[in-house]
Amino acid sequence: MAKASDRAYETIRAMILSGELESGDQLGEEALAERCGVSRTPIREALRRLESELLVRRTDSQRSFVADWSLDDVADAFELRAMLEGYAARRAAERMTPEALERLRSINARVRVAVRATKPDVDGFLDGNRDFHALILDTASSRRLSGLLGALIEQPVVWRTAQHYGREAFQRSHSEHEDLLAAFARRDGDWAESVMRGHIRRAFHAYSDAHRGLASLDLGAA
Amino acid sequence: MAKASDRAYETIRAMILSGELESGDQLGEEALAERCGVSRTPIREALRRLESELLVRRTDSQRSFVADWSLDDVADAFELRAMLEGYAARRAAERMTPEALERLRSINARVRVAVRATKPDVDGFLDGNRDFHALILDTASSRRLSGLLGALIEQPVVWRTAQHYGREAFQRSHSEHEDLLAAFARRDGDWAESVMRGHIRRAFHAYSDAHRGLASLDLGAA
DNA sequence: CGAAGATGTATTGTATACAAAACGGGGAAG
DNA sequence: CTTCCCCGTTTTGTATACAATACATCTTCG
Repeated sequence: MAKASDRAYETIRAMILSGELESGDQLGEEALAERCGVSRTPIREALRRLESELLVRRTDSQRSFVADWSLDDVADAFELRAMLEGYAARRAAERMTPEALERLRSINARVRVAVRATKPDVDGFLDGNRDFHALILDTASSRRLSGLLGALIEQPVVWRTAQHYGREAFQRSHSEHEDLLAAFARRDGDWAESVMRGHIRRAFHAYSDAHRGLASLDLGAA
Repeated sequence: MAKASDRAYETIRAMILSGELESGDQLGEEALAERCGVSRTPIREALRRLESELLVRRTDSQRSFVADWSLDDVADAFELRAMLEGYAARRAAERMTPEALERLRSINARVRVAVRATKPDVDGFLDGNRDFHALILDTASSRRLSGLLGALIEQPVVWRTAQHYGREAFQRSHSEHEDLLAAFARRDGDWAESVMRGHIRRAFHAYSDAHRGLASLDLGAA
């Protein structure tokens, strides 16, 4: 059975990603311990871990809160992702095997179906997208790189707004994955890095547009 | 007074950086607790922190060891540093203030003295170098970037071999800092990023050369 | 002689109790 | 009315005890 601290970590993380805990909410150890059914000891460990992943912020006086992200923060995170995942794509291209390439193709075929449906299958897209990027990172085989990127991918604020992407954003993303596959097939690191950087940067613009749209909706509702 | 867990963190970190604890040494919580004069609780916290900074490695069965770095690992870390510090230099150039620029110049003047002495002042060089890079990172003002780079800078294996750099390596490093100052003065982000990348990559080559030298010395002694 | 299994020992995981520090509210002084 | 301080409450930090797990050694069997 998994350790209690691991379960606590997963539980709290899920509560943050799902939005059950909102940005700025205080994370009292006692309260979390009760919710997770464990003592404070494993909770403390889970909080330190989430803090190192930037999902949790601690004040000077050691109190923990759900991290809040300004648009600048998000832009910053995406730019870092663009560089690091660009590097990952380069390494992956240099280390690409026929098996990994085949798996990437099959993942992307799944995404194609999700994207081309009359009503785009958002969850299907997100799952395929995650698998695609994860396999690239895995093929890059740098534990250090994986560690750094782990802190940046799957930020709640990011993928929750993907729900509001337009159809063309999904389709563009899919076709950029096809470009990556071509670069991988030729084992062309320069090309793969360049495509991946553009891919991530355009993803930020899609996020940014969707976010602006949401913000004006909020204003309209207020 | 600082927290016991902070003191434990500093103590263990110093023991690793100084070489008192060597690569591969096991870090038993009980033993460390005794050495630091605290209980296991703050030690556990310190170990998690050091682990997230990659100074400590944990096995599948949760035992902690001083991390060991293969040459590939070091190359990997330097390449990541090259990209991230390149980005830091770009942001710093865009955000440069007259005050920060002046401080960078004065730091580099100190380094010049250390480097040009008849017998190069290695500690003086390392201190100045660290301050120089730290101030750039600070000027870049991205907490996320600082967090990621924190895990990569000041790795023991790196700066301990700086002791064996040749005089020309020190001087080249110093003159590259001058180039960076010029880029900062013009607020030229592209230039600063490019110079910084080359700077870090050449630092790796200097490390790599010194390391090869040491390896043959070891072989000669055996 | 080698390999698989059992057992004692070392090490980590968790719960709990208490100590220390930070926050918040209410009251007194200006 | 505002500001500062005091004190009760809340929250975090540390020590300790015990439970669970992993490791190493020795034994036993093939």
